Amino acid sequence: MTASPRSRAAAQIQDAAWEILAERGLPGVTMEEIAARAGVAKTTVYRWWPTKSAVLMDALRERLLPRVAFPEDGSVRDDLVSQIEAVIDLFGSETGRAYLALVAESMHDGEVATALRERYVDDQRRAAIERLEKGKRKGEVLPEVDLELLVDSLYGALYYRVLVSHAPLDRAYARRLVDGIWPGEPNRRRPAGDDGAGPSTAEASMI
Amino acid sequence: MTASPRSRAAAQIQDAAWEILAERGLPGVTMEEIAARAGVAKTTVYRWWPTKSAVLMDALRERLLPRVAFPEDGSVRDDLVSQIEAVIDLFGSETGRAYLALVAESMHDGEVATALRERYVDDQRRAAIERLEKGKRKGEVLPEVDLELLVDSLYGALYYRVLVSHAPLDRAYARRLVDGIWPGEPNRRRPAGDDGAGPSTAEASMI
DNA sequence: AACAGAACGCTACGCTACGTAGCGTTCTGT
DNA sequence: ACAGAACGCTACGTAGCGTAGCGTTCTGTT
Repeated sequence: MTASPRSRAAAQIQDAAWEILAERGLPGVTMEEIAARAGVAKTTVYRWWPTKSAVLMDALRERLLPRVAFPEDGSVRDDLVSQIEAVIDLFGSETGRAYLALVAESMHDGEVATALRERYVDDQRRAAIERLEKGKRKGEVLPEVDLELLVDSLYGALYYRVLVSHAPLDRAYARRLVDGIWPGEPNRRRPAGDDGAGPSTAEASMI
Repeated sequence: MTASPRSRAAAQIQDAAWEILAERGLPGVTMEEIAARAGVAKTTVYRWWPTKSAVLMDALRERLLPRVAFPEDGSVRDDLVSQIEAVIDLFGSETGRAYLALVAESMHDGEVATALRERYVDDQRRAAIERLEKGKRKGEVLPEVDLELLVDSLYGALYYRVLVSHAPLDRAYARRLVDGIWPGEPNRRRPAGDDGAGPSTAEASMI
């Protein structure tokens, strides 16, 4: 998974792998196809990456990270909603499908699992938790809330929908989700008119 | 995925596939290996199942369902905790690894995805939601709670830990999880001594 | 007991993808 | 100009796929 990106062929190889993934999914990505599409000898691909997953992991890097940066624009609640919207958008995109394909692959490949965690998952978790802790200091989040757990639940729900239940997942779900299990400040009430058909009331969404 | 289980060789084939999965993981399962291990011609395997996933799906059937039945012993909260404990136990078991391997496979195979949903996921969701609705009728759950969302969050957190963050997942997490985002009845308080270092207080865990 | 049809075993394909070896050619920096 | 890295090309051997052809055994009728 630790590849050396400095090579003239590297970019072509990653682009080729990325294209094939978009067209035919992960099973359609083969080292032979990558080489052919990149106009490169198979040995050149193997020179830099041991597996197709490693190629894709590197190809994912620049494409994924900019999409899920954590905002610090407004209240914790609003920032959380917009970040989760970004994740939902991502999951619906080509890049997101690639990422999720690698998540699936990580079940059988410890290298992939480790790389995903070190490059994306851990950072995202950390950012989310830091944002929530800042919210705690500002009094927007009750101090006794278990932030690890909250993050598990929020993002777990997204992954669950995409990977397991295959229920539809649109941007509206972000607000429904956050308002549903939101650990807001005590006696918090949302302004009138901010309710988008979410079934939970302000009081009921309190942790 | 729609196999015909009536055949003398069927049981041996499923057992063989199951053994191989336990020993070498899903990538190690091949139609050739299944046939060899079962002491059966390769054509016989193909006669009944089109893919290795289909074989495993059927092999999973009797092994999985009995493990995650939904209890109706006590309060909703307690039943939820013990059912989630059962799921956590499952995820740590051989059967659970097999199930999760198929979940991962379902990313790339729509047949597997549909079969999993129809056989397991939808039923489990339905059982959980029915149990929670019963709780609503008894006043154990606030009527405005979004049950779909709650189930997404609870079970999503489990899948998230196992598939994505690879954080440790033990039985204690079940109570931590339920008490953390638990939509209990209004002004509910847990009895003293029931607190196992969970960071959330009774008030704070209210939705 | 005879018979038909299903189920099974066996062999042998052609195909794709894997991962590597060997060796000659081109590029790059100093 | 020269060395070393990077690359291209061909050619392997291996594994697994999915199918075809054909003969053998099992099973349940009548």
